[in-house]
Amino acid sequence: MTDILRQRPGYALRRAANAMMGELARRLALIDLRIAEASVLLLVERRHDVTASEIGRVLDIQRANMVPLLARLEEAGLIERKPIDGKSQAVLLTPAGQERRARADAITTAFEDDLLARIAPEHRDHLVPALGALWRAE
Amino acid sequence: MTDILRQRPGYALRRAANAMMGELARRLALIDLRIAEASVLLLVERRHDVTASEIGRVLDIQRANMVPLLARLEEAGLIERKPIDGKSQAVLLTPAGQERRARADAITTAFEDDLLARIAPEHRDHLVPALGALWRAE
DNA sequence: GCAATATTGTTATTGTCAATAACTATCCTG
DNA sequence: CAGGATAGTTATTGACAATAACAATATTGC
Repeated sequence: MTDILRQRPGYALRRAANAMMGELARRLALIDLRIAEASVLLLVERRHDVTASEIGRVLDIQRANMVPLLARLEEAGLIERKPIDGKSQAVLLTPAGQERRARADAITTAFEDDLLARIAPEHRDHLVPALGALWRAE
Repeated sequence: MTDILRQRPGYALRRAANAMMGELARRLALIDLRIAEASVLLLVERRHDVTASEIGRVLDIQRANMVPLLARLEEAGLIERKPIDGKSQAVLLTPAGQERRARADAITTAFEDDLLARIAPEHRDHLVPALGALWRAE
């Protein structure tokens, strides 16, 4: 059966993202993190004044969806919250969170090296700029 | 807040795919199709001997997940099933399905033209080959 | 031809991520 | 200080995918 969808950029993007996320999820599961959780850890790092809303805006995760995400990280002892004022709270990494973040960083970096290695050299450097143009255009 | 994830290929891929699927979903909703449903219509076209399992293998959708997908398409009068033998059944487009398929084709083609137009010319032709290498490597 | 094996379609359940709407409490601005 | 924006939350929904189990049928290797 000829796969006539194969050359369609939208379809190729969907399939590639799906394959990528599946494999990354498997690797992150080894340190008990989901992809969205690892994203938060990687972003927060050791800053002490980042609010949940701010994280959500950068990662494009809506406030409502940040709640269970941060709750799980907090329950796992990876983040803490400290009130900034009566309305906002800072999210910061616990020592365990920093240690986990380092491991997540190692895993994702290795993973992305593997990803890039699969791409022919002449295409490799064009991927991130091309993807960036797609996602920031809306 | 500096988005240190922005240059990571995995993250860029995830964000781009997400943005793309959101917009494509909105466009396909105009003809009452979801992305996965449109994929099936585009793939099946007018062949008369394609089984559900075969479609699933090509699109990387598992048999179990094909069931509700095809059920919805059948209920919408877009596909029919005809037994091939006691075990397999062929999936084929009804006239309404062929008409809908043509509209889905027009929408997705226009959409992908828009997508490519957002990418700088020097990156454009590298996208599909790079993505193809990512998804077919596993 | 038949037994072991593989495949098809199906049910049911679960998980991940995302979208929407509504609400309270707080903050910021004019 | 009043009006509007913002932060966090709850609850619900949707799309897509993964897993496990099962019955029925087809295919194979002897």
